[in-house]
Amino acid sequence: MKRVLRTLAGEYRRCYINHMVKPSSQNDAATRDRILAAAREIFHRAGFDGARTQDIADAAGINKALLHYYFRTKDQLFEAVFEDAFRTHFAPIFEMMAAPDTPLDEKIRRFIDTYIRTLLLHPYLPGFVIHELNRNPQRMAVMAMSAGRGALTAVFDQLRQGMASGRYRTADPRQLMVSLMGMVVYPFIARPVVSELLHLDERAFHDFVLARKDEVHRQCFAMLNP
Amino acid sequence: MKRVLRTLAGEYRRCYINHMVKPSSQNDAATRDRILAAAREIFHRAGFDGARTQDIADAAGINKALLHYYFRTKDQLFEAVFEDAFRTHFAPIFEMMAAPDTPLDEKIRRFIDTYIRTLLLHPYLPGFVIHELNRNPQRMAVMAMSAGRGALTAVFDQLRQGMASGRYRTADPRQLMVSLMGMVVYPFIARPVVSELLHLDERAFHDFVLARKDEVHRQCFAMLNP
DNA sequence: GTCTATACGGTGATAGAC
DNA sequence: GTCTATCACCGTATAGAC
Repeated sequence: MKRVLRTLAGEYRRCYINHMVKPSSQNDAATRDRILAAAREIFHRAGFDGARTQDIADAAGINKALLHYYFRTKDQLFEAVFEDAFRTHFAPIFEMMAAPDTPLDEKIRRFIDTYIRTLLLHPYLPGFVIHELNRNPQRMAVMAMSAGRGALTAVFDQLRQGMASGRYRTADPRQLMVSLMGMVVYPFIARPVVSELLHLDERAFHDFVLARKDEVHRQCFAMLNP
Repeated sequence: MKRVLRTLAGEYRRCYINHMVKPSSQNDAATRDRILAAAREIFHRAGFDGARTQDIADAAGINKALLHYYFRTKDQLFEAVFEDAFRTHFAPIFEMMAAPDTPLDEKIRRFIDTYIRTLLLHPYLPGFVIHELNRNPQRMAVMAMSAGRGALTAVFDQLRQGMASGRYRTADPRQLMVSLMGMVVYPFIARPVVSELLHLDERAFHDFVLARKDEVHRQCFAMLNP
């Protein structure tokens, strides 16, 4: 409880300054974030349809009424969770990929490393995003604009340059990029399949995915070899 | 309506023979299959939690009561749909991979081709299976036993042989297999992401994935090159 | 086998006291 | 801000007529 409160101190100060007037109670922003954290947990696991506001309230240690006090509807609470997830976890990766002066080798290494580290910390994240995007595909339009666009053009340019100079095999950059994303994300999305088929318990899965970082990098550059 | 009835003629006869006695009405098995087909459609799109039995009944052209007459509960109807999906679409692929005398090159080519053709016909299938397996991971245990086990050991043996003989680069066969599955399945699971990021409408996505068959095959064997 | 009508529980949301 | 109590609705499931 106290721990959560402390980690959210920065967020709390921001809200405090924004409101300026009437900090009435000493923990309004903190409870808001407690609710948000609980909602994240539940929504990630169960999806929008499977999540119950009662469960979220329980996990946050408050009741449904208070939940509706902070976020008017379940929809709005979900919206907050979804956008937060995208901005926090995916946008930074896209931004890194968009940097024009970082060499491609470095970008791919960082992409794999950051992505896998993120997904190890938030196992339900990719399945959640995927499922909700399928339920509401036009949501993706906004996300794509905000981040992905610059990343792709930058990487595609670097790939085409490398192909022109003969360093890389000539191929459709889109196909290469989709393969890379699939190789990184798939074990997390399809974790029950992978774990069961390969007999991996939690610990073994963790090690398997860590070992995967180097292996995917090798596989990826093997694909690029002329 | 009539068309659906005709395509299910084989299934109908099977059930007819099983019951043997009392074919009472002339379309009991047919309506059962109509319900099943409608349930498939709805469940695949919306998942268990998002699906409404009312919508399934509407799509099947009957009412909820009749639905409960054939399948006692929503759960049991779902169970039928899920197992059917697995057996129809995934089990054959696994069986093909388990054949001990087919050379690996051929297996991989068929794997990619069959998988992508299947997913083009049933776009919601992988997302559905993945989401439901995450909701209930122990379900995977049964599926793995029934099919996947033999396929994996066979392919892993062939990979290890190729590595020992120097034809393939030495690497963890599990990592290679997971990458292959990811490359094939990812664009379907994450279709909204891919479509939006690459500006693909329905037709363009179709072409992109078709072109992917050869490209993934090339990428895969590039990964295996010593 | 198929329908109409209804029971029943659960869920999101609101009212109002403190 | 936070709580208790309550509402209106919706979704699954059943009863019973034909």
